[in-house]
Amino acid sequence: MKKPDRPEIPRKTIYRLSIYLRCLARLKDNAIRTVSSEALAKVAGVKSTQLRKDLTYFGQFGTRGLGYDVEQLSAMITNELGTKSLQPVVLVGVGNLGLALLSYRGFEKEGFEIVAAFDLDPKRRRDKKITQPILGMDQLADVIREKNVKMAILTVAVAAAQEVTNTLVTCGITGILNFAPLVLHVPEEVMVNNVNLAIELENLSYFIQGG
Amino acid sequence: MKKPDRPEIPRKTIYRLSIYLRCLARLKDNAIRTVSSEALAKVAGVKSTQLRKDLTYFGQFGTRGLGYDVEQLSAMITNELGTKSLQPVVLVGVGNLGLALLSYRGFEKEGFEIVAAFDLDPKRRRDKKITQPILGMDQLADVIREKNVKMAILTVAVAAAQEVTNTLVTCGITGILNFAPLVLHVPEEVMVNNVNLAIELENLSYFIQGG
DNA sequence: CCTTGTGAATACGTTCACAGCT
DNA sequence: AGCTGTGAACGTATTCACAAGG
Repeated sequence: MKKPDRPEIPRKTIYRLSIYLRCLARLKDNAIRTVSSEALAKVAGVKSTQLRKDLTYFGQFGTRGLGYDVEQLSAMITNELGTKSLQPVVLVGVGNLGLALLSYRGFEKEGFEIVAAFDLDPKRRRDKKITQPILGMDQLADVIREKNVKMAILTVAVAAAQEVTNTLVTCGITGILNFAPLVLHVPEEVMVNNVNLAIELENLSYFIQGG
Repeated sequence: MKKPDRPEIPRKTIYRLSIYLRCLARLKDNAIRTVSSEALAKVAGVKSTQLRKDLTYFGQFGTRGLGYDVEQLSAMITNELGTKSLQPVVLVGVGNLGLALLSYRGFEKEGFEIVAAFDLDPKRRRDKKITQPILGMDQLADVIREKNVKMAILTVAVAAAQEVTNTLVTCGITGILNFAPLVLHVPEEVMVNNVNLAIELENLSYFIQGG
């Protein structure tokens, strides 16, 4: 099920598109209607040629001698990223980090809704009020099917991560945002994005002390 | 202040070293003493040639026909990453995410200690018990100097992020783990690692629905 | 025979240089 | 004149193919 007509867009380009989108949103807030690749690239932290190259994967959107229409470019990227409609997500593993993400307001704003959280012990005492229901793992399959969920946030302990992942895949999840510090093994059609906080720190630490 | 003698190790290699280290730790737990590049690469989710190439940047550690000594390789990587000694870190911005990270036990295990947290309103009511002190921004400079802190975790709101960053840089911080969804502008000698949760989800979303 | 270590080949991503609009 | 759009050049990272060692 590959997209044949388009010349295979690099992962990194897609990633940067998300960044551009956020920069454009801030320009809009400041009532700026037009922006040059030079200016936008500056705030996005990339070179202007890179920005332009990134955009050419999707067509031509600028006016030579003038720049880009903020509103229009913003709409194009939103459309390409497919974040127009609210997308349902489940979260599995309601520990410290899971709880924090459940109360994190940053997701909805970007078009994602955590429709439910799951935990081995859903009744466990948690000292924080959240709006989403915390359900037992036995209800996972039903919710995923009913709400047509495709993505999951995984915040369980390392020991449980691979097993839970297998369950998620069986239930039809095809995208996993994994916070557990291990490499998940999944079928080819499933995509995993890892966020490993300890590694990020370790990485910083290496480079700042004269690697 | 560049390292001259070594042939410039790729960023991605350093990143993978952290992954190998975690895989080796699990092998050690299972009392496995020797591992082939093939086997280790498998659990680390990379190709065996890549693993071997990564290691050659640091020397020769394997025995042909046999593989690598788990303990020895583990020690080598730990040594290279410089995570032998406990490193002090400060956290700025004690909101939902900040609180969660303060109670996250994963850092210490990897050699990092959050020595203090800072917030504009340190006395604000927080429904969670944590062990680290929450201090006002006015004490930031003192703590950083006293404890010789070089790294900071930034979990403040977007609106405050750049200003807080400037302060951190002034205080001598040279490594920032940034959770605020914007591109921070810092002097060249300061390194920023970004963790943007909304972007990770957006990215997944793009690729799973037949990008 | 098995597995490492590595130069060479390849693939990929970025930057340059400049042609082409407005 | 100013800024976009893009093929070509460059640099970097990955993979191959195989020589070398236990």
